[in-house]
Amino acid sequence: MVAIRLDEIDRKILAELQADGRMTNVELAKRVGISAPPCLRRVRTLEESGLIRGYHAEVNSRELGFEVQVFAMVGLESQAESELSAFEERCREWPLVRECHMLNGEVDFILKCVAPDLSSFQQFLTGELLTTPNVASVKTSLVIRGAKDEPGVPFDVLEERMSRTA
Amino acid sequence: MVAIRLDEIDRKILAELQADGRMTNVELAKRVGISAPPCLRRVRTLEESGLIRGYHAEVNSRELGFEVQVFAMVGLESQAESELSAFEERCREWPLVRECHMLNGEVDFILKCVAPDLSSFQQFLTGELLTTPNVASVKTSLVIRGAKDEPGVPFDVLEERMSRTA
DNA sequence: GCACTCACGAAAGATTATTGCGCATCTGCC
DNA sequence: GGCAGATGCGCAATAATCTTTCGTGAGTGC
Repeated sequence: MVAIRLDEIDRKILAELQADGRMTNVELAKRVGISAPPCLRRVRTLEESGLIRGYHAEVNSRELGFEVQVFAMVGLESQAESELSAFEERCREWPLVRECHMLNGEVDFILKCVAPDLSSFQQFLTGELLTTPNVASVKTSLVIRGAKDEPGVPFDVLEERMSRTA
Repeated sequence: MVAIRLDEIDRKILAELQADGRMTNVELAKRVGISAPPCLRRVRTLEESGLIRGYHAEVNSRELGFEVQVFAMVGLESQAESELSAFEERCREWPLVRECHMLNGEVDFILKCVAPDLSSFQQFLTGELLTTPNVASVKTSLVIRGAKDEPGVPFDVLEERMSRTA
């Protein structure tokens, strides 16, 4: 992973691919204002530099049978680094846990989970999460409804900052 | 949005495109075991049915200059439906707010935010979020480090359920 | 047994991806 | 000023992919 100097075209490419990751290179080139070959080279460079981590189809979880989404706040008994890593590793192994972030404040971790239904989640909660060694407390909150769910970052904020510092 | 009966090939397609959304149709067809034309037809059908909502490049927020990620728990004064919708609409307009979910329990909403640095976030917090009408309380938690961040749903869980009910 | 529906896969033409190469611009250095 | 070297663009050509068309076979209901 090498630091890369991005120009405006690169940022446009990132913004476009974040919005539509399956766009053809020809279309992308047209939108950012260069021809196809240099555009493809830039995309490859962005991928190799790690600025683009991958491409994902966004699926409709609910329609696919994952009716339930839950945030879980987890507190641990011990916050020793080895214990923190051990818990993180557990989270990586649980398919129902989609995100795990270590937080500051009273709570140690926040987990975003999905499940086919409430009983599946309860089963995971009582059978897995709560029985994990070193887990002191878990507070769960069901998602009643989703109001916004945008992946990635707001590139317009980035552009603003660039123009201000330029 | 019409309900669609999915067979195993469709689920494989969804899983593959969730993992790599930029895969060529030829490669996808090879992986799911059919030829390219019917594979493309299935993908189009999945897109039109809304099961595939879109495709996104996953970008490296930190390298792009968004060093800070914050979860904010928001409580409102009034939980009347009109007030709830009004707050959700505000969230949709704030670029730093990437996700907004309504929760059950003590807290009304959880927000996932990104920002270039702490001071940008403080500025947003004090200048926007806290001054929004009807916002009663905001508790923020900084993400110290990310341990897992997988988009979408675990298709292996889905396959398990299918085979159990079949 | 016969229409009907459905989904597959081969074939072909259109579009796109990818490579090679020449050219312009910029930079550092005489 | 003027000369390498590096960088990045775009044209052109080829390889690969996309997309449509069409014929075929399996399954279904009557």
